[in-house]
Amino acid sequence: MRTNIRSTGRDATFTETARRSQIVECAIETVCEFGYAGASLSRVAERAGISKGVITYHFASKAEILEEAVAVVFARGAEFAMRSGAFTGDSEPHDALRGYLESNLAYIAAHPREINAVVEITRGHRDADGRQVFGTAWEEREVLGLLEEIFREGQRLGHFRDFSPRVMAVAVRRVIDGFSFQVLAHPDTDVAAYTAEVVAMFEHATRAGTA
Amino acid sequence: MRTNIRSTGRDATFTETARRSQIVECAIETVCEFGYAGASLSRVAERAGISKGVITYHFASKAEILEEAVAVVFARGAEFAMRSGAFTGDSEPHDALRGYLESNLAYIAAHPREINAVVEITRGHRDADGRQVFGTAWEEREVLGLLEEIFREGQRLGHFRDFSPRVMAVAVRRVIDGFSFQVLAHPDTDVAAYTAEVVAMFEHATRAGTA
Amino acid sequence: MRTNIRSTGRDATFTETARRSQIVECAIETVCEFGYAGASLSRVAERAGISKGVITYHFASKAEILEEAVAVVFARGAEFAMRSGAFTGDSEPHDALRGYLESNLAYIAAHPREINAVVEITRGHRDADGRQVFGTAWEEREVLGLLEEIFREGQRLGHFRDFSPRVMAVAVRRVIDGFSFQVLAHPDTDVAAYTAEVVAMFEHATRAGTA
Amino acid sequence: MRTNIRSTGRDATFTETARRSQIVECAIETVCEFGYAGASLSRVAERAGISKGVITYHFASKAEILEEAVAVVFARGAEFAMRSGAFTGDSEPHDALRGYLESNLAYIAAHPREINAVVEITRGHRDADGRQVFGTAWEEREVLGLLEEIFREGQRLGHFRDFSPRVMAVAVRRVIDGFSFQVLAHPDTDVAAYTAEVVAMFEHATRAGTA
DNA sequence: CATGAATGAGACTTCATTCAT
DNA sequence: AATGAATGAAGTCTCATTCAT
Repeated sequence: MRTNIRSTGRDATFTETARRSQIVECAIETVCEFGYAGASLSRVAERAGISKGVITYHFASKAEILEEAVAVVFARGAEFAMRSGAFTGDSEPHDALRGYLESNLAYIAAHPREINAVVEITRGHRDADGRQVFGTAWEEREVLGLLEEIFREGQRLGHFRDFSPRVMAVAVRRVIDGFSFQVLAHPDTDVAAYTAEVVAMFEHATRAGTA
Repeated sequence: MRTNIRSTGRDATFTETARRSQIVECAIETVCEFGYAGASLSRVAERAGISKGVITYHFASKAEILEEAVAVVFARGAEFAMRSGAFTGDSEPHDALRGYLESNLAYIAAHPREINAVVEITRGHRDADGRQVFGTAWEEREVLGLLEEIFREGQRLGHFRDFSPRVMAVAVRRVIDGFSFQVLAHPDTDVAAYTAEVVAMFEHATRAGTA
Repeated sequence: MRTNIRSTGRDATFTETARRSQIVECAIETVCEFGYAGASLSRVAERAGISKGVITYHFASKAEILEEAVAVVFARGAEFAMRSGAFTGDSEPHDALRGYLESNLAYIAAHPREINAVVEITRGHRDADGRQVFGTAWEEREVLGLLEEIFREGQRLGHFRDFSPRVMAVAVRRVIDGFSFQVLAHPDTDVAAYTAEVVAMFEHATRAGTA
Repeated sequence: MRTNIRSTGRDATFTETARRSQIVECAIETVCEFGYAGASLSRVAERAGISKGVITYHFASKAEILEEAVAVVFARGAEFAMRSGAFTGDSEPHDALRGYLESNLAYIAAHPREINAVVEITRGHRDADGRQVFGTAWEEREVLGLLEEIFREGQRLGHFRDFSPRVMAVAVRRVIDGFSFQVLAHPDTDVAAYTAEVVAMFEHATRAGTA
């Protein structure tokens, strides 16, 4: 995804890209440390060791930074999932669910601060009218769809019991999203054990033939 | 619980109690509408139809209002659970879990705005040093303990399979906390059906003897 | 000096007098502790253990309290000087100066907090236009006159050398006023020794026949 | 003395230096006119013809402005004393004392408003805990030391009589500090005459061989 | 006589944004 | 490409004063 700057039509230069990236990373760190409400551009600039002017030169607004941060982290998570081979596309549904959980939790364990920041941003960020930018509609569109698809396929094949794919998808996402708090609060968390617990929980919760 | 005002030792008057209550309610509404970061005292005062000065007359700080809001909603939720007879104390663990889920979800369905506000506050509120006031330590102490106790008892009796009570407790809380978003985003949600889904999910997730 | 309250024409009752007195004393203490700028009516009320309303019931304004505080402390100091027999009216000038210094310093040593408060008030208190209420004109009228009189008499008798009575009077007052800082900062100050030093200083400074 | 801005390590620019200087000067004027308690940032900004935001852009806090004002005036006074050749280092003590008095009073006569402001600030300024920032300890360290040194040397040489250097030093400072009031209240004061009076006073007060 | 309640002005400070260089 | 400078709105909070009870 090439980013055009300030609608001049030209492509971003190397410096431009590097600066934007640096600012986004510092914004992520700042949100993680001070929370959404405490993440001012001053603090971001201070962390980056640059002046506030640099930020507003490269970004039209604070919102643009936060929204890019969310996009960047999502892209990284997706790439991580891809590389980890979690999704081969035609996986058996139980495997797909396990893969989804494992790759998500593994990514969070490796990058808890950026996930925490994204959770803060998606919860806290609002437009001028006070409406959440990353609200329920956004989550249903961007996040829950894939999970629901897995569940529906599993039910079609009879591997999963009959439950609401939407409700189960929401539950999975809530549990995954909360993992960053766990890792940040308890850095010595046994990730493998925690992951096994979560996988077992949802396998029991979804498996057919036991009702 | 009598509230003494401003360490004068004097008991709160009727007006005092009513005003504090009104302000807390308006703060809850404002947080729900504008989020933690957008809930300024100006907006709270505006909603209450009073001047900003009234707020600072009755509360020493904004933090005091938010913390009282959390306490008030928790107290209401606990009273609701008590009245609904969800906990008879010696319930069979499966029943205790179901009761916990049902009373929590029922309360949220009836009061989604205040629960949403509390979730916002507990996530967003920080002290002067930037540390979360209602952080992980608070949650483990105030919220997760009861659930873990239920799970441990169920495991001791052999009704629950062998899983981490902590991980399961966290999962339950995340799912419950997220329900306010669902109700607010989709006011026509079939609460009974949603509750049944969640209960079934955790019954399958916890039940012994099927692995 | 009887004080009529709120121009009702009637005399102050016992309660009235006691309350005013209590408030003035608390105001003095508060000014001493927090300085002129930090002495709010809230803090005065808090120290007195009463509500702010009581204060504004008994005094028309904050200024009235401060001005009464100054008057009260001056009256006490004058009474102290009288009782200590410092001024017999027809004292020899050197004795009069010594008596003035000794009684002033003795009073300050015994009541450093109220003197400190008065110094704060006379320095800091201004009317609505920003003009000092206890400015230079006030000081010349209320404070310096007596000293100048002593000096002029001493010069007439030839006991004092020829110097400016005004300049010497100002010097004496500055040194006296500053003594409260000394006593408060070093409570173990040897008052007798300090007083002897000051008396000697001004005796040398004023004495005739040695130039 | 280069001033680094906001710990970015960057040196102050010309504009920065000029603005800080302008703001400090306006603060001094405002304190002189309205007193410590009446010197709000609004009034400082108004006098400077700038917005309040400019002030907080260049200074981290109001305290920083006031403390810089004190430092600036002290530095100017010291430079003035140096240039006036008051201190040749090896002066005879009587000359040193006279030089100290003359240079101080001359500076005050030339800049009574800034001295008055500094006296206001040193008396009134307190930290968050209510403690004086420029309290007795500060004065003993920064101000009285030099005078005491002169007195001790004079006593060692037998030029001064036996008195407490500390008490005499305090007296000298009080008299000097009070001169700004005199000049402001009576702009037509004959400075040379007043200075001669003060010099004579302390020469008589300190001279040996007449007790 | 007392006071709880309310108010509105104004305090200091933080902030996102704009702009000239 | 960068940034120092400036702004004005809005933030929380303190304060002296007024008023009904």
